[in-house]
Amino acid sequence: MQIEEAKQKFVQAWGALGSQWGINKTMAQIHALMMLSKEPLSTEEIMEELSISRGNANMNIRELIDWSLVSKVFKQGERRDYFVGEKDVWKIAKQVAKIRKTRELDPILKLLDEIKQIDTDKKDEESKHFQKMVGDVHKLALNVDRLIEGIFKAEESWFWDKILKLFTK
Amino acid sequence: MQIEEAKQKFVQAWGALGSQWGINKTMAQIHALMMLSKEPLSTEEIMEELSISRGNANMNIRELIDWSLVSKVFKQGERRDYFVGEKDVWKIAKQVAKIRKTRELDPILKLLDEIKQIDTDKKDEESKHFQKMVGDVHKLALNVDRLIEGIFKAEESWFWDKILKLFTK
DNA sequence: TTAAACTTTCAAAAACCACTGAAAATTCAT
DNA sequence: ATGAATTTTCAGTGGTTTTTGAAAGTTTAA
Repeated sequence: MQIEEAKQKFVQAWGALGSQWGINKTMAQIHALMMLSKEPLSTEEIMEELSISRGNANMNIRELIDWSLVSKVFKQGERRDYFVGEKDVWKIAKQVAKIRKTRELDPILKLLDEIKQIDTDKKDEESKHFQKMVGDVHKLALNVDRLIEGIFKAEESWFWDKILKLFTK
Repeated sequence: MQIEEAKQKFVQAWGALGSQWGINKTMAQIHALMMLSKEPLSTEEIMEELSISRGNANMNIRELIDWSLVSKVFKQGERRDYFVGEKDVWKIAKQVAKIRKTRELDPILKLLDEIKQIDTDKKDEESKHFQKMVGDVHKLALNVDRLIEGIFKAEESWFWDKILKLFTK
């Protein structure tokens, strides 16, 4: 396998992974390209490499900027915009976790909290079971929330070191 | 808020959560209904509660059975099939993690391994950078893999206890 | 064996989502 | 100011996924 082929595979794989994780395929592919390129890339180059339209490239680059995974850079004497992607894989993972937590986990936690308030004095079987299930889900969601919060603050090597030891000890 | 309203909200929320996580909305909603019901449910009851067609109900119930989140039960003297959903939230989470790991993480790990073999002797900057990025992603993916494997074996309270202590100590 | 009860299948329709491409808006150099 | 270069927008198109509903298939009781 040659390097160009390997790059293609990486970009494809990143796109597939992205779409399984709620990230637009093209957005993930653009990000993959940028991870692999030390040099900033222009919209033209991205359109070219992925064979996509200008509109598509533009929209997804902006979305990546919104996610703070890509930033604009200005090239000396050049008029067009160039972009660089975040290359620290740990930072990328944390950033994705942060955004998805805000968009998905936080609202669920809020809702579960609300639902728990309801109907708390009912003593019939149905209500008790409902309370138990909501409570169980809420507990798990809270723990996941704390885990993610912990990850945000953690340094990568420390975190994996501790986790691995947890399971071997 | 009355209990019926609360149930509706829970089912809706579960559906939304599911679709953000690559699980069909209806499939997630059916599972939510089953978590909340102590009694087994029939296809008819599910169609009714969610206002969906028979075909849709049938397909998604079977998918849930494939995921081992729901099982068929036979009701004494009843002809039609009834179904019960897994209610242990930790087991549910582990089961979803297991299936998604097999479908998504494992193939990615395999591919990254393959890609790493390529082009290893090249000494130019581009190749070196490519090798580094692929290696970094691979390392993270391996660690996530080990974490998930650890979770499979862990008992819930033990796991969260250890994790929480990790971050507070 | 028959027929009613029930389940499964699947082609077509509907709903959903991403992409294109060209026009409008913006930026920059002269 | 003017126009060339570049970016942004968005209505329309096209592709994918989900859902429907009715027909085919299966099971059970009599």
